[in-house]
Amino acid sequence: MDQISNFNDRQYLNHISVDCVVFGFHDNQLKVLLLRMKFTKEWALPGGFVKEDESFETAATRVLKERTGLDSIFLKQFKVFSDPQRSKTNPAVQDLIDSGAKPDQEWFDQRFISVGYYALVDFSKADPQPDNFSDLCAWKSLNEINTLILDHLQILNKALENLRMQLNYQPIGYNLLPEKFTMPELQKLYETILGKELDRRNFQRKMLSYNILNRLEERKTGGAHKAPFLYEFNLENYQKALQNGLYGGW
Amino acid sequence: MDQISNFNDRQYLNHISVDCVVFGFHDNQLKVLLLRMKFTKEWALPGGFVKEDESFETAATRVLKERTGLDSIFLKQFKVFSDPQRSKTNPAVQDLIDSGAKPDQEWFDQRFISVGYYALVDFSKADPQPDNFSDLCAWKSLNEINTLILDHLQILNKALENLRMQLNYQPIGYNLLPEKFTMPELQKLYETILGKELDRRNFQRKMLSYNILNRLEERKTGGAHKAPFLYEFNLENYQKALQNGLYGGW
DNA sequence: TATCATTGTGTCAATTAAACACATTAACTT
DNA sequence: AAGTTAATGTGTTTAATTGACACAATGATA
Repeated sequence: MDQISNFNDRQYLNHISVDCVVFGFHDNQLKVLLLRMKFTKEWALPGGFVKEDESFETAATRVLKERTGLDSIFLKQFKVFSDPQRSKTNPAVQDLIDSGAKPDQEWFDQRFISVGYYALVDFSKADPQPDNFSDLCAWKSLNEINTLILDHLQILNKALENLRMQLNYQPIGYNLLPEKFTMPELQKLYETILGKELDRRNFQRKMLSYNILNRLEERKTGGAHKAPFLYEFNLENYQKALQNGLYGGW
Repeated sequence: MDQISNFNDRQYLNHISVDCVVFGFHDNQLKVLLLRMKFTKEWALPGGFVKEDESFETAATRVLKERTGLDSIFLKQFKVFSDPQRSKTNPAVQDLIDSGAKPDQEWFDQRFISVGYYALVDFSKADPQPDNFSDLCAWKSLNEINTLILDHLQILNKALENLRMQLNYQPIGYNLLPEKFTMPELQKLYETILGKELDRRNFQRKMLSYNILNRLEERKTGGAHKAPFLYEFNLENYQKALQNGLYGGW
């Protein structure tokens, strides 16, 4: 969200915010981290204003540290949202007023600019925390998300589009999965992002052909049926392969 | 460039600029439109401040209309540059002072943010025009470009990287070539962007397999040797094909 | 009219992708 | 404790695509 705190705090560029689309993977589903506004109960993307002396990346990192407890999150800037009209009917502003804040007129008249980042996190390691303007921070599956404040749904969709396009160029698997994972899990991740089903055997053959995975001795037990092997990324080869993009369409 | 005009003109957001990497294709080479600064004679990307009531896209469109005379230019936002330090040693500021301008201290202390766009234009239709701070506007081949003011070389390289990555997802051929073009011309464009040579016959086979080209009856005469056919894009199929990306690596 | 360099078209082998079969095995049932 | 179940591991076969080349056709030039 466009965090409205500190609107009279001079250390912030109080019209430039970062909005983060935080992706996680759980229960074979792609999840997004959202905040529920205290007063309007609408959902919003985590975000916040940029400080005067920090880069946008730093601002996004700072915000996400607060929302998830995680350091060194994978971040990718994907678009700036700057429609001059986007601030005119800002539900977050209403929420702010409901909360008793009293920004001056000049603050209302300014233009809000938001830099969109998508973030990839290990679902199991994140600890969702609401901010000053929200009462809940939670993971939502994509199909659960119908409306968001402002243009946040548009931002989310743009992030998804970028995620899909960059699947062969960014370490998406590495950042969304735990260190050890099974081939079916990796496949489900790909299927979810691409929005289509893939042949199990062809997927495995192709994935292994990239030489970016190490198969471990361990297997994942606990689930019913045959226990699948665990894999980890071979980071060196992975990085190298991503330089040219993982060849071939899915 | 970060245009420094209007620094005391309240209709401009005088710390947010758009910088445009304008690509054209000529003599089988990828060209970029650059400005030469009046006083320092350094080269810079065309750009300008954003007006308070216009979107970034509109600002970029406005600037490019001034620099090229062209309307409805293909534009793609690719990154925001916001390092808090980037304004500290700003050659453009020196140029401004040399020119006799006297911005106040507050203006110097602010932070410069630049939104990067790449633009694709039909080289033959552009009419390069310098702005108030430059004495020359000209096309430069990539290998001629060694240094640019500020972080413009970094911006240019980032644009190129994006152009390469999006070659299969954006109407790059359509926007860089004239309406009618030959297969060898299209191939050279691809080779230039990708930075490698391709097999003539395989390229043609693959390109035709997409069904995005109409072969015309005409041939291109005038050059020595056998006259190649002229092609045009089948816009409907082209757009459709780009949705999923032109399949296959090059 | 012969030459030249480039274009139009086609072939073949090697590689890759798509579709599918069968044996293996961890947990659950009874 | 043995049988059942459903998912996993590991192929094979066929079709499609790619990569590497060969050769004829042709527009300008000499």
